[in-house]
Amino acid sequence: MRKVSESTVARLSLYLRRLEEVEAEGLGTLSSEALARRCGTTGAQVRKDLSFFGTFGKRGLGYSVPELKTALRSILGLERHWRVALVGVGKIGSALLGYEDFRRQGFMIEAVFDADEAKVGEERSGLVVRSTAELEAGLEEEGIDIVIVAVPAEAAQGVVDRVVGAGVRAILNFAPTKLEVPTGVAVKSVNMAMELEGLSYALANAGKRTRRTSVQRG
Amino acid sequence: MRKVSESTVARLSLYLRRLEEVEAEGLGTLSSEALARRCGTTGAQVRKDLSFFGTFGKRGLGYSVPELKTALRSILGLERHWRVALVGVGKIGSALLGYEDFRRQGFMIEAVFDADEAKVGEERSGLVVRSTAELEAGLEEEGIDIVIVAVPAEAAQGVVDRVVGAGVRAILNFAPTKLEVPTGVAVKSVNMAMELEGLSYALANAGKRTRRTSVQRG
DNA sequence: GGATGTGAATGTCTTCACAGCT
DNA sequence: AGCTGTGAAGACATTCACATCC
Repeated sequence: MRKVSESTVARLSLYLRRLEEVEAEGLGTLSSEALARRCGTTGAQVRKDLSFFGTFGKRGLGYSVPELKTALRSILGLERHWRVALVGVGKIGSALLGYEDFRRQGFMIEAVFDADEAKVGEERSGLVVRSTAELEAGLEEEGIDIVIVAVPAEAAQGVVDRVVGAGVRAILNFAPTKLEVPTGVAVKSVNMAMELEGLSYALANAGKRTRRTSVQRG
Repeated sequence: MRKVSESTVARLSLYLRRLEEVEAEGLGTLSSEALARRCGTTGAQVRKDLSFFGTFGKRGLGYSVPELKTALRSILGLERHWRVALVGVGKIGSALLGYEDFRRQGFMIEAVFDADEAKVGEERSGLVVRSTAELEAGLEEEGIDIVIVAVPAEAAQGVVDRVVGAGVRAILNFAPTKLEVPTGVAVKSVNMAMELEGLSYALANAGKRTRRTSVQRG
């Protein structure tokens, strides 16, 4: 397999979501141009993105919606369920726990940890909060694939080190800090403060700019 | 001013956050290389990023931490407060309301709207939830600069159209959907489902890949 | 005819490397 | 000597354009 950029993978995600809508609308087939229009990109981009993984369309016709959907789900590793643990049951962690979309997409939150002993033992969304003291043991017991880190910035790196030490190779980080991980561990960060600062920049520089910032990721 | 990429602006955000830590550690001066090390980038990248906005360092010495901090805050438009409204007080919206970091960074949530009349009139974090029926009026009254959209995907575009119609030019979107906005309106999207799918891809393709995905933005 | 798949061209971002200032 | 600021080179991503196939 050729090297594939992160932006390509992000777009595949988007294509899949749009395809599900298209299917609901009852369309059975779709051209790259039509899909692109729904995703804010170009037909050439769609075709190039897909070309990294194989050939999915029929010339003169376009793509079969169910076939392309299946292909994308397979590429993205969404044909199976992933076992997810949440570390940190504060404001954000709690919101994530209640976010049914994750489960619907096959990301099953199976364990919840918090350092605050007052929270340990409480039930949240059907799961008992466990102490971070038993983090490694819990991750192993539950066969966790992905850990969501929703702890304060100061605590994040420590949690990540332990999580990586326990063999987890995928982390979704909500703490506003840079995380060091060894090669072979995937980290994605969601940083709302940084996005807001991007908006602040756009507002502060409105009119001065050459290029307009109406770009987005999904 | 030259055109500046989104990734440069994102890094400026990161530099600023690290500088605040450096200042707390008592360092008065810092080389591009030292700052880069804390941000997971290179000295050349730091210097290039800054060069778009002026010249802030002293050759042979590096950057004055307080001076660079001030410069970055000014570039990012963080010297003033921004008035923010939240639309949608569901799981995510509520979590954002309680997220004190926004306020600390100068993003003041001044108004909250929800379409659910059952929630209208309730108090959340010191604000009374208003009906989306009075969205435009409320945005104008409060002089809102930035709107956070935390409504279901189906409702997002409708809200955005109204918000843009009311003159708002910066939107932070949490709905997992693509938003159409006219040129001149800045949109940033936070899409957790998409980030998770990026992790899924990394896990599903571990070992097959040429390039390791340990990249992050925050 | 119509739309894909893809090398080649273009555009954008990052890295290099060094002249020039302190 | 040390480190910045920056053109130039290199890597990477997107767009073009067309031969190819249904």
